[in-house]
Amino acid sequence: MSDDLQNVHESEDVMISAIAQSMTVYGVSASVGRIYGVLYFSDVPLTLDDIKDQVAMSKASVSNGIRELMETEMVTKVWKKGERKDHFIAEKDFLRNFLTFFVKTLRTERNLIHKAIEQTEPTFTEIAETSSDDEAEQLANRDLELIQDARNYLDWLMRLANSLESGDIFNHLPKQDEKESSYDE
Amino acid sequence: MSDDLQNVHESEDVMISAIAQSMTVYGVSASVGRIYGVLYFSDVPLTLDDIKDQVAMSKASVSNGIRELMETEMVTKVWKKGERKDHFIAEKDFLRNFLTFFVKTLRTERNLIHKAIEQTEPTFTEIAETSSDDEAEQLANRDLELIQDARNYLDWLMRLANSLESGDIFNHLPKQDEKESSYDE
DNA sequence: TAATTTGTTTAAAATATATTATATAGATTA
DNA sequence: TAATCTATATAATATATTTTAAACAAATTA
Repeated sequence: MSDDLQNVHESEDVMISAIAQSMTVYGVSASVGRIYGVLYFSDVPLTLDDIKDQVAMSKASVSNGIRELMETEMVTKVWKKGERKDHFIAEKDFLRNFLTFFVKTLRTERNLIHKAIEQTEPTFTEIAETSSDDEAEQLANRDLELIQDARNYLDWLMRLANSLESGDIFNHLPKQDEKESSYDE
Repeated sequence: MSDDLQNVHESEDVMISAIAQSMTVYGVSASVGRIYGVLYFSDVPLTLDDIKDQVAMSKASVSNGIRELMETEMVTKVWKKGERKDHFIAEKDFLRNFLTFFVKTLRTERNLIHKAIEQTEPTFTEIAETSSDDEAEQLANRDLELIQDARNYLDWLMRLANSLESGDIFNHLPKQDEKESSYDE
């Protein structure tokens, strides 16, 4: 291998490390991030064994990592006819990866808190309205206010998620330097 | 303690659990999230010992957890005159917590990748322009394109961060004080 | 001054997570 | 059919994180 080619690959490794580390905020480990990074810089679809060799992990770990990456749609399986092994490619659009992951995260947070509200609000309401215990009544009323604040927050969060998902956000924050102006999936 | 008061506290605990779990996406452990939850439902500032009793953790753990929460501005230290112990209160504005944390996360991701780009781009450029190795030259050119894509992504991310931080986002997604939220999945 | 209180650091223990070698299941080939 | 190949599940191991008890330092009190 020529020095130049070697140097290109070394620089790619630097980029892969940075990508892998930054992907930890997407809830995947750095080694799973490295799998993504290797696919990102590959111009051909890779098999589990190809990846295994490049990231120096066991095939089982690569298999698990790939599954994680497919769940968040950062990696896709592609078929190559005449080949028995699965092949994988990275979704190279960082923005799309970010939006997919982030919208999912927002919805998860919303559902968690929303569920707790559904579960607790009736209690607070009843005690606020009917309790003979003054302290309990006051506290229940305070908690109903907190819940209403939380509701407003979740509502805003969902409008943010919807705007990100629909692409409406780009009316507020346009993508620049792009050939195509609209974000579609 | 009356039954009603007891029930209010039990419902608060349900809310605290949900909040604690949802805070894991903010990079804090569920137990640190519980510390926040306890402070969230307290109408008076609490000391480390107060919190320790309520969450059943060691004082050292609470101390560490509080520091974490203060770093992301979700908890603030307040002084009570005549008292030697530190007292802490929760920032109750979820939206504010979200924005603070999220903007910081976006900037961290940007800095990580930006740094790697700064470090590697000169190599790619030089090889793309001067290499006698055809394969290396082609690869370097491809990588320069990937880097440009990454740059555009980071640029958009920073505009999003700025919009969230300045509050400009609320021109696009106004906060509203609706009493009923109609988001369903 | 010594004794006490408060918060933090440290090192060890407990817990959780990630990784691997091996076993298994399903598909394909001969 | 058996033999082979591929991906995944499982159980054991290795690694990383969290938590704690105990030591420590700084401030306060007596």
